[in-house]
Amino acid sequence: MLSKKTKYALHALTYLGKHREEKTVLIHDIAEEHGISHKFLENILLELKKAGMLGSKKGKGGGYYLIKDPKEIPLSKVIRLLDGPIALLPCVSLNYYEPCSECKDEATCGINKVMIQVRDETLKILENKTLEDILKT
Amino acid sequence: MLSKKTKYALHALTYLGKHREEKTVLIHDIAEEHGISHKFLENILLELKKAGMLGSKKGKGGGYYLIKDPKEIPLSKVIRLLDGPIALLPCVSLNYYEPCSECKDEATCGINKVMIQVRDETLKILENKTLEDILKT
DNA sequence: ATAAAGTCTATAAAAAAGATAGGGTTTATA
DNA sequence: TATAAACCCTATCTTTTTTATAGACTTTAT
Repeated sequence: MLSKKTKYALHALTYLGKHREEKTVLIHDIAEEHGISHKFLENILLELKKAGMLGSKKGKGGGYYLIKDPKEIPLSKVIRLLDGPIALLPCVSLNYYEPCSECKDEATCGINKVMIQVRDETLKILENKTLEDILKT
Repeated sequence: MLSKKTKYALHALTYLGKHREEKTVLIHDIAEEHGISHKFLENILLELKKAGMLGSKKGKGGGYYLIKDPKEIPLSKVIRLLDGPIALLPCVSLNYYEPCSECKDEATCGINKVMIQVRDETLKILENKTLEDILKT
């Protein structure tokens, strides 16, 4: 399951996507709309900004705005950023690889082999579903 | 990512699958093979047994054994048992449904709609990969 | 100047995961 | 029939992760 961080990020991105004609959107408005903590959301938006999905304007009259086309924001990117690996095991993660301690030999481990296949197929899904898909429904 | 519980369960099932000619296998042997806690594994094997994947024999000379054909044990079943939902959000879980508090109206929520699609496609993968796939590699 | 709004870092609280403990029950076998 | 081996069951403790909060700082419009 996705963490609340990722879930909130998706809601925030959706909100920003729906308000693209406005110059900026306040954290406060997004938080209120979904009944989530302003301060918690603040950290999340900051991460999305650092990852290049959002822009911001400081000071009075400031706020956040999308700086990417929604179809350029795949779910895989949001999930990886806030939740970490998409792979089911560390030993098959492309972005967060770590060996599995209980596995004697990765090269001959059947679990490893199958999880690589699962990862590749899962990635196909999550790289193809984008913010645009969320916005257009 | 899978929890250690699920990971250990997969290792145990694999071990049992590889020792099907033997009548029973000791918890101890599985735990030692993978360097994991005997007592922790004990609880996991018990759950797998209650779920109908394993049989056991008590008393001296006892142990565990597979009571299903490996191709009848899909990853989805193991994951759901030890880790819970496969869906990315509670509001789209088939087996563990719960509404999302930050979502005003599920019926019109784009995130919900997309996550249903992701769930269905993920399920196709995890229902089709079975213990047999792990054993045969 | 002032107030509004994002930036940043640290810490606290809550929940979940991982691990351990120990007594109970069953069964083969000497 | 006593004993040791092995699974059964439940409770509790520890650690890690997640979620949430706090507060000081910086920037900017008016």
